[in-house]
Amino acid sequence: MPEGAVPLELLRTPPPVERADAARNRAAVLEAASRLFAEHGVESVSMDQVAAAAGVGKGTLFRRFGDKAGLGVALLDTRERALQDAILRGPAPLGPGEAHATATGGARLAAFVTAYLDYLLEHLDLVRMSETAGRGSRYRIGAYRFWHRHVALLLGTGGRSEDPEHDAHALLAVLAAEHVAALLPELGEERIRAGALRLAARLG
Amino acid sequence: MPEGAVPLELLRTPPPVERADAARNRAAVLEAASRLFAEHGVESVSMDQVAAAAGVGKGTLFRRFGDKAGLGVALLDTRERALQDAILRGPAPLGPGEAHATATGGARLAAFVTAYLDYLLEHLDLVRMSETAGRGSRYRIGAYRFWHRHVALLLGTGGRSEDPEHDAHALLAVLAAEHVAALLPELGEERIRAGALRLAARLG
DNA sequence: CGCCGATTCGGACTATAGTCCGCTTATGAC
DNA sequence: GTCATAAGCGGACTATAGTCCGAATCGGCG
Repeated sequence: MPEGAVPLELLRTPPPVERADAARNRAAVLEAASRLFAEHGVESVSMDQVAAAAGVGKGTLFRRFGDKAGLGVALLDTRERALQDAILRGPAPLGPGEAHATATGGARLAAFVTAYLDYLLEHLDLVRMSETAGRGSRYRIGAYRFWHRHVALLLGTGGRSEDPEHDAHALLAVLAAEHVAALLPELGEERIRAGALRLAARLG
Repeated sequence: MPEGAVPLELLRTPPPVERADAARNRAAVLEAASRLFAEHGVESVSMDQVAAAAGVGKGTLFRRFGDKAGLGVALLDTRERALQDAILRGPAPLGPGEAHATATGGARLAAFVTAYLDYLLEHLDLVRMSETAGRGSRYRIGAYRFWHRHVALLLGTGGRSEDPEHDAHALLAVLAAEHVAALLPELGEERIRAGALRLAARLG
């Protein structure tokens, strides 16, 4: 399309910033959800309750966060980004570290499993909510793709895995919130941690 | 409680057999559900539709099968029992085989993974439905306990696993319907099968 | 055959996730 | 300050899983 044909009003760049009322509501929702979840448990708080407590309508809530899983992701956002950042840019063994002192793939993988389980066990209900709302939502959210790529890369450079893509999925399956939540009362935290680390060692 | 103290009417053994109308409705529901699921896909058939097609009320449907997962389990019952039977009493390597010609634990584990994936891929949507309805339903249904016990036993006799209970859960995590369904479009059936078999070999 | 209690039936009811669309309001232009 | 427009709002609406309880039915017994 020649530029001259574009109507003038379409050239005015739309404001890329969130409108002030939208920002206020966003913050109100996150704060209300955080409080209600902490107070009554993630499971027993409905989206209606969150909307009411935040003083917004249901429509606003859902347009903003998509669904319950999206609200969970938004609440986890800060913590999750911190972990991703530590992996991408932090010190070894979790991150790549200095160029002259990089950790081995095995050590990085073990560090990832440990750090991820720290994160998961600290926010188990919330992660579970964000992973189990809707068919296959766990595998679609961006975070899963990030963890998968990271693990597959580590498994690939190690060279022992015949199919790093698959084996990364297999390791992550053991770290699924639903899986860990089910095993927790039966095995306890320590056996889960030890088991996941052994699996990582065998795969890497 | 002394037997003499039991009121007479409590001694009359209640009819342990299903009433004729109940049996008729049970069959009608299973047949209607089977047909509707095959025709429109498990996902897009509601319990209302099943009840209507079977000519029974919703109450009947839910009292009989508990929830949607229970209906799925009932539909899978025959096929699932056949697999369990082959494992408990069938020929080697899937079953224990003759006393003089038993398969090794590793061979039995591989045979289980293959047979289970045959079963799973043949009924993926139905198994998925029975595993994903409600929190942790996968880990509570009897079948999961059966597979877990079997795998843990095989891993335990092999002697290489440090925690057969945990490692059995780990192997089964890779065989979860949700997991396989998510990986299928990405990796395809063959890589999933090969990956699961490699994992079994590494754990056993 | 006709009675009676236990069992089963079935649809109205609740709870909750998620959608839709007419109304309101913030914001940038003049 | 006023205006136009697009973004945002919010509550009524739908769809669906699952519950409840009065009504209907079955089947053994006299």
